[in-house]
Amino acid sequence: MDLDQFIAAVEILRRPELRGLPVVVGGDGDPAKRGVVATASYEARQHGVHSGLPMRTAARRCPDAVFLPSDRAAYEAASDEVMTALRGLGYVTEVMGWDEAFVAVDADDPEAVARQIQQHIRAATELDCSVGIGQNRLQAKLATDFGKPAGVFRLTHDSWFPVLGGKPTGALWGIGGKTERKLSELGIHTVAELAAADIAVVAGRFGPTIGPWLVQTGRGLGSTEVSAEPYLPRSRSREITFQQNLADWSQVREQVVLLAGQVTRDVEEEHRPAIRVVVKVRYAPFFTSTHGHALAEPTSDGELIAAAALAALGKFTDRRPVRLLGVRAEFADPYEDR
DNA sequence: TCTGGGGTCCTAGGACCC
DNA sequence: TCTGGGGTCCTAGGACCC
Repeated sequence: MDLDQFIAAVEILRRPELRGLPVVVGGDGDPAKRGVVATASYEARQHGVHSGLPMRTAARRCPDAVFLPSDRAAYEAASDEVMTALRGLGYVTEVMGWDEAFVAVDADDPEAVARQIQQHIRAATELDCSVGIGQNRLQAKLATDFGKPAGVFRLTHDSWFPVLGGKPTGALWGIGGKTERKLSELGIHTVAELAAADIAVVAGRFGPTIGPWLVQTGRGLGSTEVSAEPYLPRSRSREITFQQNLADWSQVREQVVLLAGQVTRDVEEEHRPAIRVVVKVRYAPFFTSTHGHALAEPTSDGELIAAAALAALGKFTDRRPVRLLGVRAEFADPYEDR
């Protein structure tokens, strides 16, 4: 299940006069500032505006669009409503972020179940979604894209190659631009070519885990497991891109302490202690580097987390102007004892 | 077109140990 | 005189996703 233009749809719900207009949500809503598009409505997409596009560029491509600030709390609340409704249908449900979930259903007529899901979510929240049906997670996930907007699409082992065989490898879930380019260097351009590739050759280039996984993915094979287990995060982080680069290192230290304070509140919410703190610095030329500091013992104490963040920051020797700072707290692996 | 924020998982290299 | 092979842990970076 994948909600259609989720963030834009939530904004349109609370401002119905926006329906049918190009709407762009991102940053603090000011397209003159640093920031990127979180979601664009379908009308804005027709002008070439899409997620990840700099807001400035979006304004140039679609000057008549309505620009809105990103309102995390509103999207979290709307997402909770959707997922609660979805779980109410009684299927095993695994939530994947704000706007997606896997639902495990073994049915003779999966399209009927898909339509049931759509109607149920629409009745509960007024939001539209697409439902992809597959014989595993990979197929179902890719099928949602073919169902958009508000539709249903089914992929199977039999239709995998007719539908996807000729598409570039980057169309697959888990293969991005970098991997697509590396595969091209091996002479592998399409999904069908990836499926037929020599696993040893691909493993030689991508390693013993990712190599075989890539070929399996090209074949449309993957996990069928859907877990309703409550999710335990591995880390919590906060980061900020400054409107003006920070040139003064004492200001950098100040900001790291502030971020550490926010992260501490997030850690306390988890009721699990942090074991490590990592600081991220993106310098003005858009080069990013990270350094970490292990905590002496697991803790949720703000003073100790801030001190660890400063210790991690101390490992940076480059004093170029800073564009972004981030602080991340890591938890112990929740499944280590299993 | 000057490129957010919040995450996850895998890999490679160095330290260290036997 | 400088050297094997196996294993684990930690750290930083890379890639991807929503």
